[in-house]
Amino acid sequence: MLSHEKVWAAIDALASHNGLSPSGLARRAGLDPTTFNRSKRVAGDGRPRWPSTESLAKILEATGEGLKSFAARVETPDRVTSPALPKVPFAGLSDVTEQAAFDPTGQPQGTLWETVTFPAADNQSVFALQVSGDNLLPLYRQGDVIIVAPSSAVSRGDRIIIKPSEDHLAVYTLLQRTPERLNVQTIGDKPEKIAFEHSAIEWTARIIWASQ
DNA sequence: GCAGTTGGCGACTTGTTCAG
DNA sequence: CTGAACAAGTCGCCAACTGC
Repeated sequence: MLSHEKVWAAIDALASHNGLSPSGLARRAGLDPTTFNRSKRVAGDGRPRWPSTESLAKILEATGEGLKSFAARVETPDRVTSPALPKVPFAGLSDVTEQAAFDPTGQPQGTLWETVTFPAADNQSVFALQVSGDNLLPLYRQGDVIIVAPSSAVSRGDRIIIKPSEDHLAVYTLLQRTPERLNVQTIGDKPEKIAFEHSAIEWTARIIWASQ
């Protein structure tokens, strides 16, 4: 799993790699210089505070860092004794849409999968998909990488992938879950509401992370 | 003087709850 | 189901401090 300490350590490592302090990195990304201050990484009552995905996206864009290399930093690869990073299956979204790339439970199978390191693989089964084309705009752009967890519970508002029994998989936003069906909305310029009977769904998976 | 950091505070967004 | 009220969380602004 991603941990609070690992994510903040990766931000520190990214700043250091670019010859910046955390505050300098925030400034370069157009954020407030105090955004990544150590004093703001833990709330007053001791609860860990996390950077938003928007902030992470901005510093990745500002530094030209990709998701794969940032994910590698999460495990502080500079450490000599660092253990081997967990790897997750990686493929193009269009490839897995058109080919038989999953088993009936939504786990990757077949030969088209490569691997990338991603720390969230510590305790759960996940895979990575690279977006191609612009049919998922404005949410996801070409080249974005999404991390998907087939075993993760889904709830209202989640971005999810649905593999219908009789159709190709696709990305949706979950609107409502009832005992009979999943009500979802397509992603794109003209969102449409669709209902899937549970019996017509082979598997679902939740998008837990995206590099944008 | 400048850059970096800390801590307080408020604005803003998002999620949750609940009444109608 | 909808909308209002509330809670939670993140970020930006600010003043003060430290080190070079």
